[in-house]
Amino acid sequence: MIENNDTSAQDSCDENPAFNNRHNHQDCISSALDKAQALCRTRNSRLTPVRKRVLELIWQSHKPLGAYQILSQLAADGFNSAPPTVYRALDFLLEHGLLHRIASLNAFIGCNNPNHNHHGYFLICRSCGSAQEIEAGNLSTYLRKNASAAGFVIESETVELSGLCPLCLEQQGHSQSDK
Amino acid sequence: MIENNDTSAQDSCDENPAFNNRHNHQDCISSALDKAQALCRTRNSRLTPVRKRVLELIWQSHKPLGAYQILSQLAADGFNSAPPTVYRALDFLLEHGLLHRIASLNAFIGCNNPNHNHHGYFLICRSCGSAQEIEAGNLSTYLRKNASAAGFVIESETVELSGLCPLCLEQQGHSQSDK
DNA sequence: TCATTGGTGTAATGTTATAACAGAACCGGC
DNA sequence: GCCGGTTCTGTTATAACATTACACCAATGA
Repeated sequence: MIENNDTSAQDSCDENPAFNNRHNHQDCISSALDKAQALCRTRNSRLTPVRKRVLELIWQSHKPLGAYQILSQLAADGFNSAPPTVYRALDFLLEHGLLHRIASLNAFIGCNNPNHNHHGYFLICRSCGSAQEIEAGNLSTYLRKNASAAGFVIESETVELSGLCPLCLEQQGHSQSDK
Repeated sequence: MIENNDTSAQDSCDENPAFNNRHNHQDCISSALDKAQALCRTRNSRLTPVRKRVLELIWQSHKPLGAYQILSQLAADGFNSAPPTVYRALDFLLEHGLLHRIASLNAFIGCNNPNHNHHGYFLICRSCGSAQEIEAGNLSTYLRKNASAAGFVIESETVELSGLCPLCLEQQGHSQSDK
């Protein structure tokens, strides 16, 4: 059985910023960029202008962004903007754990915890498009145990949960009572 | 193709057929088609030739199949083979629970339990490409509980676990000891 | 019988992602 | 400084996945 005795820590961005329209999003952005800078320094990797800009663009919101959306933003910024430019930057950021790819959306979202080598489990709102990475401490253990019963060894996990976020649920409630 | 004719030690479609190269795969195919026929009859839906053929093609193996792979097979069979033909058939089969889409592969796999309204959780072997749907009784409850802590209501779940299946693990062991 | 519905045919296009190769920028050793 | 390897970027083309829009046909049923 799975239990949840999870007490996730809180940093400048609160626990579920994507579903909190009162959080200071500038903090999310600057925190993400700071972490990226620091991480690249320690790894002797280069956070070049394109890469940095892609990371910024992705952190503009908590909605996963498609590669071609990023591309058109880059173009507007005067960057080169052929597909490989973006995909290379995305690959780099993915490799360093600064991003996650959301397979069910073909889109990318920032990760605010690139050091901690964790699994990306996501709540994705089908209404507003926001996505929130969640901690689910025992989930991986449970999945691995379950898989091993079939003799299977898990290497990577795609867990993407779609539905309605608290903000959209509230709005829905209002619009219903308005009727 | 994963099948053999030794009927001594096998049930028609055992628990994890995708990872068992001794199961009688003909049984998987005919069982899936029978269930589809029956289900369409009770729902007054039409399992037209294209739809039936697509379902057959998908059940040729336990490896998820891309839409364009299906397309080229249909073409070889003399069917019309423009993308909409396949995607319409796939949509129909998905709606009736006869298939699942694997988002992380952009591919489709048969579901051998279309009546039982269950979640599709998958083990996907990165080496041989086979995928096996698994039951994980508590998982959905756990995920929903976990999500509700963030005020989120889950509507659909994408759980795709990639790794190595028992058959490929065994092979890997051999090839290592061969060195 | 004729109107409605559901299914298919066809052409075009939209969206996401990669291949292949050339050239520029960076960096460590001399 | 400058050479040579490596990493990063520019560019063109194309692969892979999916949808739109509209025309037509076939089964159903008042």
